[in-house]
Amino acid sequence: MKIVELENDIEVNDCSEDNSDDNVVTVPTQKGGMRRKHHRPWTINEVVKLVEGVARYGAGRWSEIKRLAFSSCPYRTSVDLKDKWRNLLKASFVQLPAEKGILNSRKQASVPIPAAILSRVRELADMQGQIPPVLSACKSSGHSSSDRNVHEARSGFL
DNA sequence: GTTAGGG
DNA sequence: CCCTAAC
Repeated sequence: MKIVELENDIEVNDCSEDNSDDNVVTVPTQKGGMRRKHHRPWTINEVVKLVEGVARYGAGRWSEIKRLAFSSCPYRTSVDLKDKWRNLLKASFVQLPAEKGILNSRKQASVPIPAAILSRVRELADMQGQIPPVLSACKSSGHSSSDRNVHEARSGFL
């Protein structure tokens, strides 16, 4: 038997794993302007760093996160970080309560954001107060068990 | 330049 | 991702 374990390196690089090639396609719009379309698919590593940065400094401090976690990334400005964070929030609110019996065709396309990351995002959003008042009201009166997430792996920030 | 919101 | 507005 051959024990050939595939070292699925999930982007072991930091953020410089991105190709140095600039994927910029200039498409002229009808309104009067050249729209520069970049194509920079956020990888898991990027998402993790973003979440870690928010967990360390807080949501809204994209400038600091960009200076520390994304210091080697000339692109990815404050706008990009905020955009990704919003996208993560949406995914963490619709993919967390599911993940049980959805259509799983054996394999996803290169893993679209693991639930592990989404769990961190949801907890962070709860801390930073980015949870919408909706969806949280799914409790039926009569549950004295204060079941809190067990993700409290923080030494104690804030 | 950054944050925040919308397309 | 890109653009706009306000700070």
